[in-house]
Amino acid sequence: MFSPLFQHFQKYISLTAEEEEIIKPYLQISTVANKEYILQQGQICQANYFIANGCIRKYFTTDQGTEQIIQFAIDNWWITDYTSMDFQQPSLYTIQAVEESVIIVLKRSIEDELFRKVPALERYFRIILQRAFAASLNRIHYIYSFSGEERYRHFSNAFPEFVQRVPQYMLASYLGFTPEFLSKIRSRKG
Amino acid sequence: MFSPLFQHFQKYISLTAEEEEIIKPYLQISTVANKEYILQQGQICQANYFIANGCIRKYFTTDQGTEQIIQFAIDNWWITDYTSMDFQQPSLYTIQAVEESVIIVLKRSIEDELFRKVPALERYFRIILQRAFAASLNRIHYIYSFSGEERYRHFSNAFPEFVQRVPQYMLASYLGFTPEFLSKIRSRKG
DNA sequence: CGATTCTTTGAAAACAGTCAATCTGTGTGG
DNA sequence: CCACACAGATTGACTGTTTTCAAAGAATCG
Repeated sequence: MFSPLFQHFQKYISLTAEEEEIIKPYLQISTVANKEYILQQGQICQANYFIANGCIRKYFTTDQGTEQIIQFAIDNWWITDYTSMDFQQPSLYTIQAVEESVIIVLKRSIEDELFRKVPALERYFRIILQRAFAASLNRIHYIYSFSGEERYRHFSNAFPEFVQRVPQYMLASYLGFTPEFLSKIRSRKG
Repeated sequence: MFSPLFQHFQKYISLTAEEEEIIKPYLQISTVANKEYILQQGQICQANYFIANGCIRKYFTTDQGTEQIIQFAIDNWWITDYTSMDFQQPSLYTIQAVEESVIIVLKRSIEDELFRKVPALERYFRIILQRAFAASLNRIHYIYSFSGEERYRHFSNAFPEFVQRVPQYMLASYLGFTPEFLSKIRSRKG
């Protein structure tokens, strides 16, 4: 049941069978329906969520009332609002399922205790945070280097299956332009 | 000499005097002149750099030949290229001093050994990476929510001393528009 | 004080957004 | 099984923000 997560752990660190048994009681598994909320704007984020399978988005609502997607998370990614969780502040973001998903929940309140019992997890999260941080800077690199059209072409080349998986208006939001503009790009070629 | 870094450690973790002594031989201190390079595009990044004092930028050169700044690091921030370091790939980025700076160098090659001897550092880096990742996502939030002019107003309100500290063309690059446009914004008001 | 580097200004052009209308597809209830 | 409703996608005309290019004007450093 937790195997996608344990497989992911083993990609970065080594855990003994005993350690895995220690970890299990600290985790919860949960199935969320399409459009179900995991966190709503204004709530304090209390957990880190691992996507065993499915697709989750994190977004906020702009002053003009449009939804702006900040992150997508699919199979084997974690998603949370670290700002809200670390400072116990109301979140600016809403985290919502884009399709039916199975998620594994690690609650903030027991995280420190778990890390004390299994210090290797501290290392695991350090490494995946390095990756996530690098990916985020890479995204800024893309935003700044390329036009909207170029970003779309790159992205749909790099993640063709993902482009199929989510509605176009969400993709447009994630890439930083309007759904109308995406539609115009697509009509220009392929 | 290493005190800015050890003070920073103590903000997030507790280190004994013995642990501090263990750590010291793993660090190097270095003074870099204005415009001196710490990493050049094409090299493999071999260390993580802590800015004891000064200001450092990380940038790349676009196809059109303009420099695009991805990150600034000032006192008490780390800077590196995790993608290059983790995968031992040539870096896309150049890391360069923007003013004379004192930096503390933690080499990748000895990092794992150091973390084994002082596991609390693993925790320290996990926490500051959470902050850095959150800050990076927050920057994407800003890029997507606000016009260039709004981003400039927010930024110079939030970091007035920093705006004084770097040339305007670098600020423009960091905020994602041209120096000419920044000049026009400033002429409009304040 | 001379040379380079940085900033300003203006006109024309490109890129993307807005708004409103129309089209398409899909799922649900009758 | 059909009809309808609704969410999502498309299209076109118009607007606005930011870029580009070129040239001139400050500022800084040796």
